[in-house]
Amino acid sequence: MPNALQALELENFLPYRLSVLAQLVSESLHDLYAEPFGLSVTQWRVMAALGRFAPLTASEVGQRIVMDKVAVSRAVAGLLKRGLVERATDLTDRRRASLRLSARGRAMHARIVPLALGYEERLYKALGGEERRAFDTLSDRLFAHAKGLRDSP
Amino acid sequence: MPNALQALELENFLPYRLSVLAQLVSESLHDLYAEPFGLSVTQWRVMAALGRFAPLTASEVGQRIVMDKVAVSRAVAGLLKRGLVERATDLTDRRRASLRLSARGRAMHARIVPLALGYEERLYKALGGEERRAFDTLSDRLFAHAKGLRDSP
DNA sequence: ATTAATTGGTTTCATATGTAACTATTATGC
DNA sequence: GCATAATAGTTACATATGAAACCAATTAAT
Repeated sequence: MPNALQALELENFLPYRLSVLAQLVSESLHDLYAEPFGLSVTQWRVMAALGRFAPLTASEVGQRIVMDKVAVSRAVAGLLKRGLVERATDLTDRRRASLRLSARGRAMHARIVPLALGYEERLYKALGGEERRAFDTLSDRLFAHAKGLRDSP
Repeated sequence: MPNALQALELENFLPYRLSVLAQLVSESLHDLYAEPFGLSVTQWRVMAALGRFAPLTASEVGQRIVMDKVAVSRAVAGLLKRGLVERATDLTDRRRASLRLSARGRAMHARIVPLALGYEERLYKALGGEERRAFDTLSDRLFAHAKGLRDSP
């Protein structure tokens, strides 16, 4: 039996829905720290990575937060200029440099983290405890599967 | 009792995870139609909207696919130049113009839809039937809730 | 050792996107 | 009816992003 007539209903199309949801959430969160702290999304992500995993090289940051090296480089340049991160060249391999938050950076980080977690908490209020776990599990599975699809065929 | 020490684990942080998942899925899908048909994501979305909801004005397109009018205008300009959509000025209100796919546009649309649905189907293979419905429901709830959070405080 | 290949990171260029200003047309207030 | 406001859509400018070229340092190959 041949395929039935296929119709694409954008509003029910999974890739589209994921995109719209992620964009809405990302913008809402950005609104919380953009104005008071003057950070872009990428800059904040770099700070979050450094705040959590002590010294990292730029490429390690990129791996952690799934961001290509050009984006990391630019975000770090901005953060260095504002004195929010510090860079120290690795003496054994002078191509790489380890990055960490400065005192100012740590102070800012400490103020943003509660905002971010608070927003996440409010967002999760849409779901019950059981549902949160379910959503997390399912979205993880989707992610892993999507990665598999991209790498193989 | 005061808050426990808060730590932000980016890799478990819902807004971040949504963003990474949506980006991966969106890029994977784009890879399917970008090269053969030379469409951007926004152009394809406009075509999908027009393919489904016969004649629409530019702002109606924008409402359907959650895209601001500038983005719609630019996508439509590109599609008009390639003869994939047709525009007709509304005679009763000459500010607006209704848009529809041209014959070429419909042909292209008909070739892309199965690619898109096929990808969605492969992606959904990560989940069982029950789980798909659960994920759809939960993500809908998240979306509605996120919209509420943004509109009020 | 000397050349070639790799890696970490930055810069350049071309394109995409968002905000605000602008044009044209229609609707509203008085 | 005329000034004002509102709406549909485009254009302009400034910023963001991605791909590729590039530089510097290290590693591998002969």
